[in-house]
Amino acid sequence: MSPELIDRLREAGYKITPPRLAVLEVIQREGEHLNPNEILAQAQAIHPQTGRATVYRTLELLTNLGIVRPIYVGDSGPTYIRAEGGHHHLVCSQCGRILDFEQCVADSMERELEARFGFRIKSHLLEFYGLCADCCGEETTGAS
Amino acid sequence: MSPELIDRLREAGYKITPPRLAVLEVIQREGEHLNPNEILAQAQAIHPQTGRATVYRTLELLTNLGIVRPIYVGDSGPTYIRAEGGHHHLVCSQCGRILDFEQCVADSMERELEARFGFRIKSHLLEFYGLCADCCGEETTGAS
DNA sequence: AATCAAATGAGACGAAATCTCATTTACAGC
DNA sequence: GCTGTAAATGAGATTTCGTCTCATTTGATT
Repeated sequence: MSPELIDRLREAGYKITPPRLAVLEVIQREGEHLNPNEILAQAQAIHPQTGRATVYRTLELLTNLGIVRPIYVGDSGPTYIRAEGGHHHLVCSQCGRILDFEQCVADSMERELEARFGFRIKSHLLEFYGLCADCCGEETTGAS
Repeated sequence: MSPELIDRLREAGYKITPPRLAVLEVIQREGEHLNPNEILAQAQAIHPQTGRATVYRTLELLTNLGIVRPIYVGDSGPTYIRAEGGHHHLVCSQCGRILDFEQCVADSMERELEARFGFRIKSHLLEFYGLCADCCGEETTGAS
């Protein structure tokens, strides 16, 4: 468990508790796209008496600190990803398929927006919506 | 109420019913960023006996037809926007403020991704996350 | 007008997130 | 190492949101 993140909590005035360590451990180990229930389950594997409310509270806390960020893709509720860096998805609005890709043109925009709006930008999300190759054919199939 | 959208429904084989007209009216009039509850309330102002289930069903239907699209920004559940075109947000992860901006570099990427993945892209969402000018100062203010 | 499948709405239902509050605990100060 | 205290926790109640069911209604075609 990286002491770096623990320090960020401590320096922000938060106490270092077993449930918080468990959630941090899960986030750091599993990384991406876990939903609150999965995080709860895995945190309980580390610290069994961890409660649901605490997981939600911790995720909110980590979000405010800019360590994680909720993301909604498709219709599958929120999942949590590390707050830094970019995430790029190609989403089929018919079958729900999601492709990730790396290439991104957003970086050049970041500096521009930072200058224009005074933001300090930490991450971005770029999603394209449309029909995937498979769904292109049956486009306007109509009512069932 | 634009007959154009009504025709799209009819041509897809759907019946033209009062609740559907009410939802379409609300979407078209209010435009952006309404959540299902708000849509329900406003649809009931037009057609009082409109039920919640029907609103959800209609939104799903309109989503499949590519007329609207759900969007999740911040932690405030889904809202619906018109499906066409791009949406660009600058989100402060501390205070939740959302700025919209128009300028976008995504268009050039669209063709590239269409070629690479065989998608037919209809819209995109570009969100930058960070701290707004006001929140930059108090960045790591810490626990309450 | 008659027909029939699609569409509807009321309420049951389920899941997910929030709230409450008594108890526990991390940590600063001694 | 102990103690005091406010922060943090967890269990469960509660709310909120969305889905499902099914009997009834209704739009569109003939």
